[in-house]
Amino acid sequence: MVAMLRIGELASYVGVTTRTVRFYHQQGLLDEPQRNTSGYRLYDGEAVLRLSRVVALASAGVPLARVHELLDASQESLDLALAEIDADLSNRIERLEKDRDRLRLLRAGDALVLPDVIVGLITHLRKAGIDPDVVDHYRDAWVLTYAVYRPRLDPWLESVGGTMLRDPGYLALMVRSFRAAELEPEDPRIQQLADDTVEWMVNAWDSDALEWSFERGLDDPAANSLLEAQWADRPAWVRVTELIVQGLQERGIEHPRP
Amino acid sequence: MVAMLRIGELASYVGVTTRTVRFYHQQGLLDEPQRNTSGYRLYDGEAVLRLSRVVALASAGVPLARVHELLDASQESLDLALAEIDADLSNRIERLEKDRDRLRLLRAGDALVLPDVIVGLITHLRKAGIDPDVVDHYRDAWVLTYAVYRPRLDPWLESVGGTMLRDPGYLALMVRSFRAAELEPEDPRIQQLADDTVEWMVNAWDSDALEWSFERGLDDPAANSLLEAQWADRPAWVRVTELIVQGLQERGIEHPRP
DNA sequence: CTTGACCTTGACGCAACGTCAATGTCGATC
DNA sequence: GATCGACATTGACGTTGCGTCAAGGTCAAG
Repeated sequence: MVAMLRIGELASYVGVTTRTVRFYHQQGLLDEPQRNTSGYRLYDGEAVLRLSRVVALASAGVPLARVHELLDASQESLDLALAEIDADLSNRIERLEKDRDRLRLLRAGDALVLPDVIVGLITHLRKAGIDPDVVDHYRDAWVLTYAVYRPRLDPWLESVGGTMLRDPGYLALMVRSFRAAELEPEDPRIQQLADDTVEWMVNAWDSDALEWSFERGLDDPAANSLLEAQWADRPAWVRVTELIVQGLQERGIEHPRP
Repeated sequence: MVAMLRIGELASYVGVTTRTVRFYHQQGLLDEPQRNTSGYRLYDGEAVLRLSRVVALASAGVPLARVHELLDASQESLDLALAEIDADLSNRIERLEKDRDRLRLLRAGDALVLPDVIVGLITHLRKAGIDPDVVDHYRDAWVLTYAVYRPRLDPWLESVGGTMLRDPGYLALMVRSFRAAELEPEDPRIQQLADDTVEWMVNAWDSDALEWSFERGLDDPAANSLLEAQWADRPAWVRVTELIVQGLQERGIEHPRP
């Protein structure tokens, strides 16, 4: 034979390491070629083609076992499989693009696990200057709640949550509630907040949407107790809740959630 | 505590397996949470957030060791690293798209390792109806030649190869040469082919481009012997080569390559 | 005749889990 | 209250696709 390639030349030409070539021999993906008198492997053009086919498939993420099948199978089944692999590559590209989006969210922080509506609310609270630690704590409570009650919360968030968050009155009340955390329970602003909250609730109560939300979404005792545990260590919040319940009862309403 | 997640709930919520979560504990990526009286792990919202951050990074291909560093490092270095990872993801997307292109080439067959010019020539031969096995053999010879002499061949192929392949006369001669493989050495068409080839060469000889090609490209003895080994088993080809060399000598030209 | 760059086989190492084994728990149903 | 199926526990070995020594042999060049 005239000019044959040694393993290092073959490997570097196709763009892999000699270890890879030997491994492919061991796996039966490449036939063992001739040897020269001192045992060196000597490759011809066919080997280059075979190897570059193997590498093309392997670098596309096809498991070597399947590469084996494919290259030794018929042309049609290869064509079929190639179409499939092509589709799989497109899938993986899409997934990588999603990963990229998620990483950009990771920079933003909260959005990894929470629905847009809640992220919007939390963002609003942050922008309003609420103590970041408090907002983080509130967010964690939502994360857990959402993890547990997602199926029940999703429809509610889609239909009602969005409209509540677009209601400036509701947002203002939320901000005032969070600020109240730093007040004394006896502060007159606590009473004012409670009164305004009751006002807002009574108005909102009329709408079918809010009715629905109390029936189907927030009326879940487990979800409520979970979120309430959040308030328990802030005396001013406990006081607000009491005053609200009291105010509602004075108007003949029984529901306990602000 | 109110509602806590067990490991299976946590895992399915974030979209991984319980094995993965336990593995992350073992690697120190996640703190071991509280246990209930029977030893079950119980997770809170913070754990959900931490895990989903780990998963976001890991699924983006960040090695777990780096995930560890990143999440326990400062916000700035995280931001920096995220930008880097983002860029890396874009790279990987590009590479996958290239893999996809290469797979589509794999269907076409030859184009994996050969330059466009040669692929064009081979395609032309196939279309002209030359015996597929012969063309395959010819292609293999080119693969090996190209693997060995690529640096010397590339400039030649770029400058001269293209124009030769756009010359219908050259292409026609190539096709006739290949068909000659099946003829007897004494067939008069052999003599005719040799004469026409000499004619074409003498004409082409005038151009600087072909001069250059003989000086720099095809005049390599190793490359020539390699390609010639190709012809040796076809008596008609051997005869054609003899006749061409003879014809050239009659015109006072010494070069031996058709 | 010595370098230094190749080649040989063999064996262990690595990430990131999957998978099995052997056992304990929990909530629901008979 | 016995049982059943779905969950949980730790531990250990298996998998994929090579990388990376180790302990040599080969070969062209200086």
